[in-house]
Amino acid sequence: MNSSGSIGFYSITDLSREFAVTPRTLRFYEEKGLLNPKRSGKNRIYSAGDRTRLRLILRGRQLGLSLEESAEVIGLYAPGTPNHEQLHLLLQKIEEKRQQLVSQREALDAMLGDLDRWQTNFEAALKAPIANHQWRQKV
Amino acid sequence: MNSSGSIGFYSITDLSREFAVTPRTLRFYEEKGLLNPKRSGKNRIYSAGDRTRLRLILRGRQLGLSLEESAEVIGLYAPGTPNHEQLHLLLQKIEEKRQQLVSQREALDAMLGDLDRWQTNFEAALKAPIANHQWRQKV
DNA sequence: TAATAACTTTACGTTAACGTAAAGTGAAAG
DNA sequence: CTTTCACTTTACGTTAACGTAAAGTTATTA
Repeated sequence: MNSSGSIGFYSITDLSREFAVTPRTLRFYEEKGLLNPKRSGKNRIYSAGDRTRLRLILRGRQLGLSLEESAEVIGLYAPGTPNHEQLHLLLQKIEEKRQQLVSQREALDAMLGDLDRWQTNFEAALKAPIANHQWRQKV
Repeated sequence: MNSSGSIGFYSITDLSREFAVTPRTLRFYEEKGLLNPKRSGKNRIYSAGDRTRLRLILRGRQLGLSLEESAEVIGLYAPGTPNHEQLHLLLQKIEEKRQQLVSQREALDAMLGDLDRWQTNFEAALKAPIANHQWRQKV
């Protein structure tokens, strides 16, 4: 269902609501060549294909792809006749991002490690104040 | 070992080399209050503590923290007397980022899923051209 | 002494991904 | 007819995290 009534087609606000982005974002993506909806007069009419493309763009965004990267990758889905170079490119991008995730998880683990060490030291310090005091007594 | 000879202290290029960032980056972090090295005349002298802070900043960066977020979190390690609010903040940030990682991995999986489906369809289409041709023959 | 080298400060430039304001159009509803 | 909506185009603004150039200061080295 959409505001225009005809199924399989969407207005700019239809899509912006469904995907929780602003109309400006959709126009921007179009400006960058990532989308090109048909027109009804001046108004944009998005097809199911446009909608799919948008989904992919946003998926890329979620992954940390730049719009330019998404543009490359999405070329794959669009023409209906994908080629091997594009497939290779996509696989490459995916692997790249996979590595980034791994790297980020390592950073996260490292921080958690730091935190653990710091925390145990802190707790140890809290648990042994009297002992410290005693040792310092004769000094 | 460092270029200044004295151990435990580092010049700006020492650190920039060790962590593979530009001197500009270190000055920028200082400008933003994330570092404050001592001076020898006009020249910056980084201590082991500064070095640790830098490591943490870069770790945050790797995680996708903004410098402002890192600044908050790092306040924790610095004063030597961490408090509970800060600890809570850090744990919160960590959890936030962990969720981001999960979300990104999901996006990655989704793309891989798309790819798989697309690929099998494509291969199926390649394997059955004759059948298609036959079906279309009488049309 | 002169030439590097390694710094410094000041300050304007850059990029991505939109935000936001201004001014206008076309259709439908009251 | 006029108000209201939903939409349009044009265009300047914003933020983060530095890049980069300019011009100057010290310390070492030839």
